[in-house]
Amino acid sequence: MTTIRDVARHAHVAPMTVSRVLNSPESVSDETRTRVEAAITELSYIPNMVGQALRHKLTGAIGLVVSDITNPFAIQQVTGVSRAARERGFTVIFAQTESDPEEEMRQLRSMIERRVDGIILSPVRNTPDSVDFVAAARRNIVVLGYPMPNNDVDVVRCDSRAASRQATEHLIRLGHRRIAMLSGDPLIVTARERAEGYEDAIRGAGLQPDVRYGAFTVASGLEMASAILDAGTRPTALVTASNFIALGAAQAARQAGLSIPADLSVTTFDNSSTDVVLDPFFTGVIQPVFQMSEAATMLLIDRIQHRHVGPGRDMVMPTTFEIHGSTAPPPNVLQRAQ
Amino acid sequence: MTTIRDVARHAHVAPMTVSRVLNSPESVSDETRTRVEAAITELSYIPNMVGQALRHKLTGAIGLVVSDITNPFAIQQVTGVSRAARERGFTVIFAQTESDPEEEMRQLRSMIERRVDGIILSPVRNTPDSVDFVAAARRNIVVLGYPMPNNDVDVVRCDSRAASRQATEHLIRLGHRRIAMLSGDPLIVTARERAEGYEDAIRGAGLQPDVRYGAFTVASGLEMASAILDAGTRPTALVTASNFIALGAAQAARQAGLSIPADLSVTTFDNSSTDVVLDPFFTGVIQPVFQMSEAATMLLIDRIQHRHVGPGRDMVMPTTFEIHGSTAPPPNVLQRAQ
DNA sequence: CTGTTAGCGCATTCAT
DNA sequence: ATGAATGCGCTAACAG
Repeated sequence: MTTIRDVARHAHVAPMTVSRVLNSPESVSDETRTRVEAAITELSYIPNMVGQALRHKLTGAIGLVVSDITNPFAIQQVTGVSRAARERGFTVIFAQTESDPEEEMRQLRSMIERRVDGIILSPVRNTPDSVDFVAAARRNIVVLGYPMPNNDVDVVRCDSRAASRQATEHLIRLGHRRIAMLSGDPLIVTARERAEGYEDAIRGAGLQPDVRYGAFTVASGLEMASAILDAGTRPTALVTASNFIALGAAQAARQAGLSIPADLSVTTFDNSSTDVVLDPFFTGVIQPVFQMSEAATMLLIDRIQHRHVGPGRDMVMPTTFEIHGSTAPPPNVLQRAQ
Repeated sequence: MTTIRDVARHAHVAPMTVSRVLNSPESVSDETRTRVEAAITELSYIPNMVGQALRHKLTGAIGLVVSDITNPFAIQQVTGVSRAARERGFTVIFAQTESDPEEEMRQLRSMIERRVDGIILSPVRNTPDSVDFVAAARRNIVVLGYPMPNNDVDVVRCDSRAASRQATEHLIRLGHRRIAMLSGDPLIVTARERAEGYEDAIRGAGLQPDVRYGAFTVASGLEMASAILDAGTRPTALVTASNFIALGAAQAARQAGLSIPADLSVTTFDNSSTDVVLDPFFTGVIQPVFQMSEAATMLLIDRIQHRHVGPGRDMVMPTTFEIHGSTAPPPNVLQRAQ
């Protein structure tokens, strides 16, 4: 590949002059600049960022580590971070952990070996190890999605617990009394938080909680919902902790011959836009993933460029609750009301 | 950050010895090796790949450029390439072009500035410019998804035209006579290829072709299908050129009060796994995206490691045709058969 | 088995 | 306004 020296030779100047033409053109005389620019075009010179990075101790790259890119939620994170980073001149190095904490550590290490300027981590768990590791290597990091109670670190997240309570209260207000919660892997914070929010609402209304833990997958949603719908007295409504679980629950309902929302109400978390074809479309909590990703990117770049130093910031973004076609009063509420 | 020299000082050896401990431990005596390893742990030294890259003229990174990551199809590409690359010790630098040819060029340039060892490109168009640009910079490149008739380059793709013909013939065999094609942006090769495959089948059966071009989106599918279903004599079957278009068409059918497959048959390309909740599930062509991505990664790494030199290879992978619930004989076929 | 020299591409610093 | 020297972190090639 052509280097700055090749260009310099070709334009009869010193390498330094070429560097200046690229980085501070105003400090070079018009005449030499045009000569150098001609040489650059002629040789189709493309700067080598590896050399720059070694020199500047900055790579202009940020690492993005997510659990599972098959989840539309994660995809929005990737999209949001990519865009925001690009707008600010950063490149994204991307890795997924397939929800394996050890793989997460390997990927973080790999990012640090590449000397990314900072890392955005959507972690598998909220144990402090990952963040500690990155902090020990003195790399900037922002956590996306979860609270990290044991780390002093920048976090962008939502109040999952409150959002889940809101979804549950919606069902209670509609008249439901037997409401079950289908959550994800209890090792994952949001699974617990969303279960807790549900319990807050259920207890507040003097009802009986019924929390099932599984995984954040369609298969798990199907399984949990099937089990619960086949039981003697089945609930009239389900609060689910994710879009995948909700999809599985919808499948289970169909298999059980129940129609949504006439026989069973279902709420979800994070409807994805492609779900738009679903009939009915899910009522549920929407996290502003896109804004969250952008915010995380900005917090990170603030750190990288020393615009912010000091203790970790905790950005809690507001969720919205969208009412669509998957929730309705329970089948017998009219009779009961009379 | 600690460097190889810090470790060297700490272990009372030369930097070179530390390098050897990391890269060819067997060439170092047990005694000094353990001493160096102790120092590495003590100082929690993490190698700097920027230095390595500058030295080796290899970054261990491959660039992946896709059009639109919101498409499940692209996600499978990202997942497949990530995994395959990781298994072989490569990192993935990812970028999306949002289907903009100029952004594609910018991203390719950015990848070359970063001196990725190679690029996997799922291009916006099949004009030769992108590949020419990368080739001029003497970087390895593999094209994923499209034929590139004007480039001598490695390509991994499917025979879209044949696959589309197969889908259309399935409908013809079921007895359909009025079959329309909803395709994507005609500037995109696969949109044209799939339309051509449809025409092959239609003409072969002596029927009247009806091709509509739009975009590879749900909205466009909805729009195209609505227009066609509202017309006087509407078709009894639709061949669509993508999953998104099929989803839009399904939505249009619902809005028009038509049920699939009783009133209208629909075929798709590239069912995604999350569509599993759809009722009915789409009949259609499946490309082995995952294997394609893996193959592309292997072809690329073969080039990077000089295991393959010479002319471009064209890998055409087989598609499968899956029959599910979205296709059936046309409403009036029984009467007609009598 | 271990150390020294030198250079990958670039830009900061200090001269001119 | 331009150039020369130097070093970022690492390792190939050679020396001992």
